[in-house]
Amino acid sequence: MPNLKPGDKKPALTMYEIARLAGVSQSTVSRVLNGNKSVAPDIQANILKIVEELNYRPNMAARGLVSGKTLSVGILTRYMGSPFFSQTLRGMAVGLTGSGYLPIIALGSDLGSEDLDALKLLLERRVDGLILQVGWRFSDEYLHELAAELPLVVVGQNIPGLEDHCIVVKSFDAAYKATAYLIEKGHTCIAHISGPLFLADGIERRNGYCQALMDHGLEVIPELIVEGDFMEGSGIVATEKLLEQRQKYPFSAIFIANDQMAVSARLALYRRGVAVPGDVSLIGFDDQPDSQYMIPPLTTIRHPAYQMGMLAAQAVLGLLDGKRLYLPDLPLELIVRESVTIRSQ
Amino acid sequence: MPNLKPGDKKPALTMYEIARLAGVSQSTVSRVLNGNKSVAPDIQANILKIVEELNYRPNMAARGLVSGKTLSVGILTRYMGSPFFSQTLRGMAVGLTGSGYLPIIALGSDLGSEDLDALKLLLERRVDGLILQVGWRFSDEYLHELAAELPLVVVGQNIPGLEDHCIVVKSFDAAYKATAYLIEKGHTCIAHISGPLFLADGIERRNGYCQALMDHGLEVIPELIVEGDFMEGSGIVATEKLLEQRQKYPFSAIFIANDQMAVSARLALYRRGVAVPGDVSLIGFDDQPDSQYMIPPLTTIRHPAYQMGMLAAQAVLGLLDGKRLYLPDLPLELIVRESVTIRSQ
DNA sequence: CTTTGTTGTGAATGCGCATTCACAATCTGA
DNA sequence: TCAGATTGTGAATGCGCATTCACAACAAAG
Repeated sequence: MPNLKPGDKKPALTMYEIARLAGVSQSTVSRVLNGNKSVAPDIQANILKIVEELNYRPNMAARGLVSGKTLSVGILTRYMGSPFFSQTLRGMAVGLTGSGYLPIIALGSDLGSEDLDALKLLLERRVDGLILQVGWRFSDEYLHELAAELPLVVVGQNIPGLEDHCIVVKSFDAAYKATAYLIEKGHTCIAHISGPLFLADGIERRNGYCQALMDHGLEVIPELIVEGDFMEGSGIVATEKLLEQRQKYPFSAIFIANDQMAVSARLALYRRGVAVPGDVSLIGFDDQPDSQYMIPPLTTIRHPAYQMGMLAAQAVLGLLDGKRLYLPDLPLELIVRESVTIRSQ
Repeated sequence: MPNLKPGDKKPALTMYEIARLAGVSQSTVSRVLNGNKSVAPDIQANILKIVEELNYRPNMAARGLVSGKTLSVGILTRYMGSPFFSQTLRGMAVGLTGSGYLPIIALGSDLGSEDLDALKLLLERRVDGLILQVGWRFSDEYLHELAAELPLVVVGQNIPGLEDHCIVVKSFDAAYKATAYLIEKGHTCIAHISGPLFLADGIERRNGYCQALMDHGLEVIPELIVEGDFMEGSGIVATEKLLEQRQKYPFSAIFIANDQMAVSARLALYRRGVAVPGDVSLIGFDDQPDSQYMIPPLTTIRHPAYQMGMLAAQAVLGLLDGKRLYLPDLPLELIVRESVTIRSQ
């Protein structure tokens, strides 16, 4: 018999192997495993038993070759690890669970063309769908091509012509709301620590702030807008810069573009003996988990990071299913806590 | 000619298609793409040109079928989204970049057998390596089987017999160090807010605390150990519980099993008018990004979450390469800031 | 001008699976 | 009882690629 000689390694556990052991053809095993057509109950049971015993697992690569699907969704991001994005990522992962799809993650970066390289890795793997998190530098045109090729969802940025593939949040409105809230509490001189002004989010939040001031007849004072970088540390620097000008512009409140910066801004104020909210009221943006435990608990805008991820996952799944999903507007709620007080005139 | 009729869809962009356009055989294209054997320079250039123009990307599934590799590493976790784990995850992703391997993430959970299901999804995909993050409930025996099957790295837990596959951190020692530091500063009545005591980390940190007390001739008072859950909120509850007993056991310091709980514990103290570190000194564990901006900045143990992830990635890559990597002990450093003061006797 | 290498190339094979097709066995109805 | 319908099964094919083998063309050596 042309069987393996003693020295041979044992054959890989393939479907054919199962078939051989069950005394049926490979196609029958396939039928059983895919629950499709009719197979005699006893044969079926027997096959399942063998599969179970040998702990056989079909090879997705082979399966994918035939079906043209990989059951995986690519996620391209740069910000993995930030408390904010990790929530979004979790949303995506949770949104995908149960669907059979698994996320494959690629990390972009500023260096050279790494965004493109990372994307290439994803596309080579023939991911069935793609989620892009803000930060890459692809042209709108390229994104259109991409969207034509496979189910694409963009998180955190609005691409002209791809609006129904984009999951964004109305940062402008929320920033407006936050600022208006301060004004409503009697504040008339309000500073702003912005995010990086090369990011859409940074710009929108600043614009919302400006608009609110103007709509309420307040002046926008450039010196009271200090650019931060959305990272922890920059709250300190920005706050100190602001404090230096307090003689000239006696602000009584700061709208800070995200909570990460708010945390350190708050420390900077403490160091300088400025009471919060007694001397200066603070309002943040994002409502990260810790914010409610700050001293005082931070009044802020709740950013639905997790829901965005979840929605992104549902959107790709929808796209994969051929449905064009309706993307609801995610709410940005003002969370009132204790860092803002009424300004005693 | 037996070509496509007008109505046919265009053929998929395969290597064969490239070969046809270049007027060579498919194997020649393969040779060029894999840079292996000798191919006439002009042919080579021509093929590369066509590949570039058509934006051809080899199909990893097919390639994987032949090579038996998927160039992907499975990561099984439950804690995606926690500030701590997201650092580890980032470390893994960064550690993998440039290697050609991409991480595939599966989410386990407590519910039913979801851990196993998630793992199955990973194994079906024939991941080349596997990283397990603490939390699943697999038997040591099963883990041994797994390790025999494919490169396995376990993060955050020590599996008997698989020590050189496990990346852990000496929580016990660090907890000991933290507690000893408090003692050194003159504190003799020290409370502890522990992590969940069904987790190795929770137990070890508590044990380190107890050991330090005993080694310094201090009594371990069960009432001064309150179990938390490592989550933000539980610091409040635990602290209040502790405060209730302050009459009886006038502790002057608390060792808190992680910074997340420390943040809210600090708020609880503030609410009750207990000064930090004036009345009660605080020492945390993990050194999460925000901790240095707490009021006062938190003295804590720096946990190398990011490095653990990085190391895990390097370890699988090493294993994939056939090397048995040397896993260095990751340092747990005491970061002295301002939340601990000398106890004035 | 043969012989032995060397280099460049194509044909053929198989990776593990889904699927189509053909066919045998059994069942239906008149 | 026999034509047709139904059900269960195996053989064959191909997904896109790497790889092996065979062989042509040509160069160097005798």
